[in-house]
Amino acid sequence: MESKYTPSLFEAKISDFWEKKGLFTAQVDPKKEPFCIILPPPNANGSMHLGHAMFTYEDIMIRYQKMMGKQTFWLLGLDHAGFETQYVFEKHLKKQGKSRFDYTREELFQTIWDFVMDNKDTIKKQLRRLGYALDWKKEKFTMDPSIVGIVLQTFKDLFDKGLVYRANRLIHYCTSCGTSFSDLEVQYKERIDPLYYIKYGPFTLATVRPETKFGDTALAVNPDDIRYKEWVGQELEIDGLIGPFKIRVIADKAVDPEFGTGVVKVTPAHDFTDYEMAQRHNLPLKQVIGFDGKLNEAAGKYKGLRIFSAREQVVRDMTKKGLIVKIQSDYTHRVGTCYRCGRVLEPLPKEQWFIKVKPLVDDIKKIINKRSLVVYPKRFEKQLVRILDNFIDWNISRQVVWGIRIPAYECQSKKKWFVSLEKPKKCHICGNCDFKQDEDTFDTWFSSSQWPFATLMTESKDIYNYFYPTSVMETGHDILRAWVARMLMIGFFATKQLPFQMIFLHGMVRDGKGQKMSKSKGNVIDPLLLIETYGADALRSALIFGTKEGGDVALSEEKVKGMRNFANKIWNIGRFIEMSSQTNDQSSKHIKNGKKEITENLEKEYESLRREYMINMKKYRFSQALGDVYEFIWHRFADYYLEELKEELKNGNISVLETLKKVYLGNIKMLHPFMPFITEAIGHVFYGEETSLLQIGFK
RNA sequence: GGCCGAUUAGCUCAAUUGGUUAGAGCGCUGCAUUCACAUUGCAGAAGUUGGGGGUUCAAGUCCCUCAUCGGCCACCA
Repeated sequence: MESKYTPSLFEAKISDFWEKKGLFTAQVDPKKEPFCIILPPPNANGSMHLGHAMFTYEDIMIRYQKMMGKQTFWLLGLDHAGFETQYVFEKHLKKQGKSRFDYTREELFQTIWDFVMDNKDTIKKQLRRLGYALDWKKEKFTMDPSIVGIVLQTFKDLFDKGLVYRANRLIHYCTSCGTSFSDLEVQYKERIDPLYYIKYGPFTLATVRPETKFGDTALAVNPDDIRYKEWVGQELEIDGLIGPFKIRVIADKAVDPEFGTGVVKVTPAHDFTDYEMAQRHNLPLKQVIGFDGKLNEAAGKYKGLRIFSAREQVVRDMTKKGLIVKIQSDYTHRVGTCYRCGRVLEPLPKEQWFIKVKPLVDDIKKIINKRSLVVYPKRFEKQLVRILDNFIDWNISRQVVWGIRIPAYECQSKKKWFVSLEKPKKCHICGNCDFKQDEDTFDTWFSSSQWPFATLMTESKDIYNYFYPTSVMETGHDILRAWVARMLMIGFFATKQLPFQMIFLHGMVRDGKGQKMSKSKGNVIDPLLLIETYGADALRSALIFGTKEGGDVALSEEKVKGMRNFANKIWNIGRFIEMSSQTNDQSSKHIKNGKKEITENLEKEYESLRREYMINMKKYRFSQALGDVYEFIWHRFADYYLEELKEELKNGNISVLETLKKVYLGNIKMLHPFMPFITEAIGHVFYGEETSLLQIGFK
């Protein structure tokens, strides 16, 4: 053994060793208990980042369970990440002076496909460097034909059961990215905008969006507001910027009498609250803003103006007519923005596919209330229940090319929609054969929500039956809502079982000062650089050491360095024991143990450590388990016991050596789930090149 | 506005159901180098556990209150 442990000399070799031995290969063994984790599929549109290194928790669980004798399966997969990928790709195109409009739908799809295939391989290679015990041969991709088939089938099943419907509703739309979003994807940002007090017939009312006034279909006041009681129900004739128009006054509880003047204009096509009011009062929708972000013909002479210039123009014209009473310039409010490009999202009416979530939620809530789903850390269980209670119908239509195209066909003569895995041959209502497939693709989360069962279903029936439902869903708590909750809903719908028995949520990786990592702050740490410099084991254990499960991790280079030092420490302990073994060859005898008390204490301490370790691992207290071994091996075993027993070793006391070896190797095994490379390298020295600690287990 | 979390050494964080003298990593100070390891060892400095109140034989831990920070949700023109 060298005097230093050099990770780069071992890591690649050991990865190959594991795979050659097929240690990660999923198998069905009825005599063994299965343990299965589905990797949260990374987006196939970029490189590995530190967040992916948090999958170390999954690796720890898999390796630990394997060493406990279970039949494990950790399934690798990648996500096409529909809109996200298209966005990244379009930015890419822009650099080359191109845009998506230079391509046909098919060409664009194919080009992104090639781009994604390259990325897929890159990120896979990068993940492999972390030493993950994934079954590398069974890679899945959300766009695999077999997966797509299942996704389409689920959609059809939902449709047939009346849980999917098409409706013209107000949706969040990014006029720059050209697609709609679900409510979960909206990012609200605080903004300061002018609040205009405008004259509106006999009233004055406050609005930040005077440009939408052409889409007003009512005026509303609070039913209890005595100031306006007499007006309710009346129809007014008002002289507007583009001519006179008639408008009705309604009373609705959504109006806050304290805000502004207590009167609001109702613009159902461009505001969510107004839309709801319109539903209650049967008001018509009048769209004045198009999907291009410009005003349309309903806005008369303002047609063609972008929203913000239209606003300026309208305000200017209204000022001229004396219709602006006052402007409050420091009005602070929150607006929905596009989480990718950051621009303000427009509420726009659009025909889209929606999933009815209430019945799906009700089903799984019963099970969760029976406590048959474990959530760790526990506090997230409450959050999950709240999330389920607040789900609203899920808009799954996206106006992007990169994704799974919705299998819905419209009969061109009857304008009726059919959901079918293939293009229908004939409309059974009119007999016509002219169908047009919906241009839209699914929200990426619709395919991700099926990931645990869809991936396993594409394996053999035996594999599916053996490993499904999966054991643990381990992921970041930031996607509890967008992903985990939806997997529960759709997974239960499709398989009549919850897709996993347990949810383990990890926190976010932050920089050494606890700050969020971001490109603009310049504090982003590249995991590959850390691996190259300090080794994968050091990075992995730095993410776990001294943290609390579910909490954020502050990761500094110094911390990784500290763990690298630890790796070197255990390496040198091994080196010392190995050297002592060679000195104490066959000629050594079991001589009288002059340090009997010390070796006995050592064994006692070790046994108690082992017990604690087993309890901690079972209870998912990984950080504690690692911390205890760290403390013991360095500050008890090396600093104290080894120093005390050194003399005895030199005297050729082979029983002391045996005790030391036993305790040391016991610790190496306990460390293996956390630091797989170095422990395996040490294992090779003591157990031979052909043996893996994963096979030896904790025995 | 609602919910949740946090506040512990210079920095980043632990402390498993309340139980010895509150710990670690990094940093800092001093000493040690023909020793398995300087990616080391030994020794050390460093904390009124955010403030205040309460329960208890016993509180970092439980309760109340105040303050500050963070996250999620709702989202009023």
